[in-house]
Amino acid sequence: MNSFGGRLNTRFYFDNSSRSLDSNDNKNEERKWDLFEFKNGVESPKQSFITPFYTSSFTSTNPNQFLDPPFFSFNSNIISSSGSYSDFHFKEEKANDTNLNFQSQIWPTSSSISGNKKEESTKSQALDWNVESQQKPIDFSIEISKTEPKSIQSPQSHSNFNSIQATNEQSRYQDGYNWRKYGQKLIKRSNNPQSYYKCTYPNCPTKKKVEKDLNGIITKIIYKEKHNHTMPTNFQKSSSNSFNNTIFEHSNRFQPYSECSFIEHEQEQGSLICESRIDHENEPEAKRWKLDEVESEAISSGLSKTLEEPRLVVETKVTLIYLMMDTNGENTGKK
DNA sequence: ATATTTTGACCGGCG
DNA sequence: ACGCCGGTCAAAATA
Repeated sequence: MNSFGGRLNTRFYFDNSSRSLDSNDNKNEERKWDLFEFKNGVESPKQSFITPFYTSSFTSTNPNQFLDPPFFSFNSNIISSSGSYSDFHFKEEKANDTNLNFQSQIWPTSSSISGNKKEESTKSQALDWNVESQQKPIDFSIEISKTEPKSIQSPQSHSNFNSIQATNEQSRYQDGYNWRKYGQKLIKRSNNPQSYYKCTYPNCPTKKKVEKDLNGIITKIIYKEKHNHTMPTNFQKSSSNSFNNTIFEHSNRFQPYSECSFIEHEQEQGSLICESRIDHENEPEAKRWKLDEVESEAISSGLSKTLEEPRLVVETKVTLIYLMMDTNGENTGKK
């Protein structure tokens, strides 16, 4: 099994529509959405992210706050006290017609994804963050699988059962919150299906859109509005060791490769800010949600703070960048 | 029985 | 006024 042949190709947007922006200002236009884009890199090698992300240098016992807006909260169980991956799950379960398993599992490059999706996903489920994988970069691939999460356990992942089980238990929370799908549309612009989710918490206005490409790979996630509640308790429990703290703890430990194709902001108190470039094709859609939310607050208080506190932006974005993997053989993350 | 997903219909903004 | 398109609704299906 080619264990490290893929690249993540997902964009994460945060609806920053509350910002006062001049639509004629390109820079501002871009900033309407906080975008984190994971590219397969096939079509846009510029956006392939090369990161020296190594198990030994990343520590988190927080499995779920990673992608919570503004810190996404994939189910990521990273344990590095021993310098090895215990598990690292990106899972978005039961989204749409398939289970979107955000797992750091093996995923072929997009060129090889076509074909029997189920078979490929089954293969990919055999990921094992075992000793052999320790010296390889994490592959932040996304698996789209029709297989039930409970069947994900692979014989090889003997050392990861706990985290897998934990992941399953938390499958409903994905990014820490509960979502209910309320619609799906085929978006003409991109010809991709787009799913619409609402936070299931009573009166919570938060929504998110998840767009997938033809291979079922999530290409974009847009959050709208902010949660008016805290993260579900049982989720918080497992996330007690705040990933935010992790971010601050570890973001300075890594240096992105020079190949980093993000827009690097020159200022920000000497810190590196990497932003992925925003395709113009995405702007109309972003605009649309923005227009709906002129009066709304940003997607989360965290994000609002982010906007007001450049340092936070720096730390967050830089850290996320480390999680964007280029799995080219020659770029194994070694500096 | 309940919660969630699916999916066609509907609505409203925009050109 | 019309059609297109994205977003939402809601009944049915499914888990």
